Amino acid sequence: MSIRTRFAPSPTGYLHIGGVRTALFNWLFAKGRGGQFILRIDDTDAQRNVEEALAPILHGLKWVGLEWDEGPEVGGPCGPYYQSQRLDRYQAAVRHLLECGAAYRDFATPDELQAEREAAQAAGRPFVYSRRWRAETEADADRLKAQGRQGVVRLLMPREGQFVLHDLIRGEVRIDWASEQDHVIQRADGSCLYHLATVVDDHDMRISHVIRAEEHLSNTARQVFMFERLGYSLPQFGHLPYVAEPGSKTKLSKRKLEKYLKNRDFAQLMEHGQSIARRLGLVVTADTFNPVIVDFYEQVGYLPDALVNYLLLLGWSLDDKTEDFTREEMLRHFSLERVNKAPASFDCEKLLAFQTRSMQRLPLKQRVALVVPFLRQAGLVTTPPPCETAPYVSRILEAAGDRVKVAGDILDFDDFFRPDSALVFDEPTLDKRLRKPAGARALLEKYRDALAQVEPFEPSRLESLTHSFVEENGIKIGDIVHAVRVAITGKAVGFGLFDTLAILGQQRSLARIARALEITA
RNA sequence: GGCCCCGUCGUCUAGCGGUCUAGGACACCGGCCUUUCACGCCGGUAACACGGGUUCGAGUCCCGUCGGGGUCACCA
Repeated sequence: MSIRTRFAPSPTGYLHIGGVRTALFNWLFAKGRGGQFILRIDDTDAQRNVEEALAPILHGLKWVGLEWDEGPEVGGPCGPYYQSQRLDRYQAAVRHLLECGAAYRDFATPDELQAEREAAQAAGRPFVYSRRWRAETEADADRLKAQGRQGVVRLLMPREGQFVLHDLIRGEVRIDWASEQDHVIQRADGSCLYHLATVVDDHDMRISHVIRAEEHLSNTARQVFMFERLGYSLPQFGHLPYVAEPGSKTKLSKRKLEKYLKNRDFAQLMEHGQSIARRLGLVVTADTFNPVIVDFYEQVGYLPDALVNYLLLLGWSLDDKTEDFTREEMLRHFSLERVNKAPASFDCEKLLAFQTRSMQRLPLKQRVALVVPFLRQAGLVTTPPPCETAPYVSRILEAAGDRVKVAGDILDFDDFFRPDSALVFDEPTLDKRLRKPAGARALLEKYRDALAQVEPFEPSRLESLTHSFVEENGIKIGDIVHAVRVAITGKAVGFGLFDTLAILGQQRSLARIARALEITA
């Protein structure tokens, strides 16, 4: 029998980082074993704009390269893949459950239920529904309906005994049937609830392995109960530990951004992202720009492979040393047996380390292609880019080395893309390197004159020129280098000065020095 | 609170009874390199939650305690 896994998000409008990891593990497990990965939409809640709320999720999955074999957009033999379109299947299942005595019609009102709950709590015992408004016969039902009551369908859960779940990740888990309430599976209006829908769909879609987050572990009893009473064969279950908050073991949540910002690394990540977003002119809100959401990383310029590699190691490992995996290697090595049981907290510093490495490994040409859209978005390069853009950016990227960790970091080197006359100077640095030190300006003038003679204008020539300049004038190299840097880039830090000069070229370098001298005069 | 799950450096983890005076990675600290920054190189600090067993021998098995988390909806 073929291995089939699924990822079943509900259309919430964003793709959670923990969700991607769940999807990744499902995808790896199925695709690494010649199986299928199915995407199903849990929209039993039937909200209005499913398509709109779904788009970011589909987009995010595609961005990280988790393509689905069956599901929205691609279809498949077990469709439809939207739960909102499968109501007839659920209703048939409810009928079956009712007929075989595994479910019953219940006419309790929410208030009555609440009263029972409170009474139980007051008495200090766990709440167990009395089944007082259960209709055992049609006559019962008619009588209760005549009182104006609305009927729902509940599962008739066993109140004794237990079952053993052979969880692929957690091993044997014993669960008392009675630990589950008589869960509602169908509302008075005929609509069905998630747990019923999942069971029916997992069966209809021939899901062989249900790999999902740990929070579903305690729901498994009622689902197993339905599988059995519906006469379906049971899939295998594997419950993943969830992705936890930075520096804690609590489940990572999109809504706790404020709290996470107190974590130094997380705050740094956010600040890094925001500074890029600002220069990109993006309108950011906590809803769209949040490191808990996958979209954040795309906007800032992370490589999807780096994110995936990091996420893979969050709860899974191959051995005691291997950290870098290509997609093929992941597929070959991934196994549920090596998934950890304890939650793993999200560490953005480590993610950045993976990102930095991925970026360095990326061929220069691809790095250029990655970075140009950011320059365009920031208005530093016209659309479409002139044909000399690629070689120019390529030289900058080469000289920048790993200073460009995420694509958006290219914006740190905006000075290369601004006209000489529009260069913005960092005032404190101007003071420190040009205005304050005695003779700094005169030295710079002298250096400029020497620069005007250099031919060809290349890093090695510039370097030897500088060294002899330093010697002739009896100064230290730092005395001239910093002044030149701020003059031609406007900044205190940047990459190698000779590379910078060469990239800018003789004319522009001289023009910038002239302007800096003018400004500081 | 009931039920369930989990517990090795700050973080991610290796460890499936002896080779563990516990290994790797990220972070951190110190040094080197150096025209700044980044990188790189060298070195360092740092963990088996606790208590009982079992065993010749326990990070590894069992029990308890403590701690952390999840879940208890006509949400998914």
